[in-house]
Amino acid sequence: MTTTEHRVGQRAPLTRERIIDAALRYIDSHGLGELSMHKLGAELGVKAMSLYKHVVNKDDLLDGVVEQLWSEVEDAALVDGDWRKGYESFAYSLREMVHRHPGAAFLITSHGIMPASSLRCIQAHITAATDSGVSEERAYAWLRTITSFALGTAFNDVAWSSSQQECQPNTVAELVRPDVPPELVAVAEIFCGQADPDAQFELGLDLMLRGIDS
Amino acid sequence: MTTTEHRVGQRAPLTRERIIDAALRYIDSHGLGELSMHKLGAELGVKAMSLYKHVVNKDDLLDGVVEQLWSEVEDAALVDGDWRKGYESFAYSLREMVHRHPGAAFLITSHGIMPASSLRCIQAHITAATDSGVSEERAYAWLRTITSFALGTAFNDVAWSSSQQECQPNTVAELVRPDVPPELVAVAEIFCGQADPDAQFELGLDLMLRGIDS
DNA sequence: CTTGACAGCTTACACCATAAGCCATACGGT
DNA sequence: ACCGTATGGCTTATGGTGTAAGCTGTCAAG
Repeated sequence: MTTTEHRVGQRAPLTRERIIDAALRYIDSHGLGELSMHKLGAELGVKAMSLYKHVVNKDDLLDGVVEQLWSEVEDAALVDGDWRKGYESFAYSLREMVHRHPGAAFLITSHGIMPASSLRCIQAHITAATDSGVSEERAYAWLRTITSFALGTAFNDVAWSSSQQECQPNTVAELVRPDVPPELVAVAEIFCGQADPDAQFELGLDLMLRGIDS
Repeated sequence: MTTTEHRVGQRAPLTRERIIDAALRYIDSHGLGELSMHKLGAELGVKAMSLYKHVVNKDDLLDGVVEQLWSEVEDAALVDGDWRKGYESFAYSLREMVHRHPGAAFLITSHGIMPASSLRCIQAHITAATDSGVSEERAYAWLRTITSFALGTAFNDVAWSSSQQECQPNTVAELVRPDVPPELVAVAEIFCGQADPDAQFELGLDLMLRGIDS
């Protein structure tokens, strides 16, 4: 047993990291709206106020979650090789992250923070492009466009496939008010139905990348 | 004075519509997180519980806000003429709506509801396309792609230009933790800076529309 | 004048984030 | 071996939140 272990055999000591992990897990399975310091504490076998010894407040906790999300993206997106491949893999890993964390992913755009991991990730792809002779301005513009597209489509997938909380089947019927006429419900069925969103994404992304080349 | 007026000279009577309008205005100027039934009631010169005579609960209120947002989009997006123009104007009016209501717009994807106005709008554009010989499958796929792109880029603009609450100047310094190295802050400056997002949007959109034609 | 509908109010409850301060343990310096 | 100090978790308390339940006063129709 190391010297840092407290009371061997009891619960592991709290850590900022452990708290953030637990928060992300909780959001994934119960939805962002269900997360509270009390419940999160309970999840970790601890009272709510104990969390504040490791996290300045709930906002800070969510900052940590965003950081975590970005670092997952950073890990997954490869940069070596053609910068176009890099951009593409960046888009894919963003998309996969959103699908992996439907409840939490919204925080990435709504929480107004750019953690170091995100910036490192962006910087890597940008330099890959500029090293290949792309102007810095274009490198940024294209990356921004692709990022927006990737996030936009992924959020769309997620919004309709599960009502942002919980993880029920979620039929289209739950998306429309009971009084909308049936022909409009049919529109919703098709527009929001899972008509192969992956193919959809590939199509759009390919479209943009080809546009860049031309 | 009409027969529906109560106590002339006092405040106008509450209405679902008036409440929703006030809520949207409140969110626009104070941020979504600041909205509460109590404050909204105060804004209307009324106690919180009075709102529940016109709105089943807060969720229903937010549904109403989403409905309002979509109806603004519906009003602005024109459908007659070339369906491509229709798609384009749809994208533009979505974008403008998001910029007009930075705090509330998130609800459109996160609140899991498709009001009749949204479906009417979608249907109109789809039939414009299919009437011109586009297959229904492609009409939907392209509209979905463009919608995602428009929302994705607009959310991006909004996320960095004002920290989703409040309406301060918001320098990039507020987006990054104080401990990130300066060269990464520079990346944030460029990536999140307002490097003409309109041009950015036009570029991406044009890119997709041209891709559709080819 | 009575009656009923309805708009707004009051009260009440469970839950939330979090400020302030308590207590026991663990560790570093002597 | 001791002691001071830092630390991690706990308790208690405050003000804000959504909303259930029920009251009151005003209006319009009978």
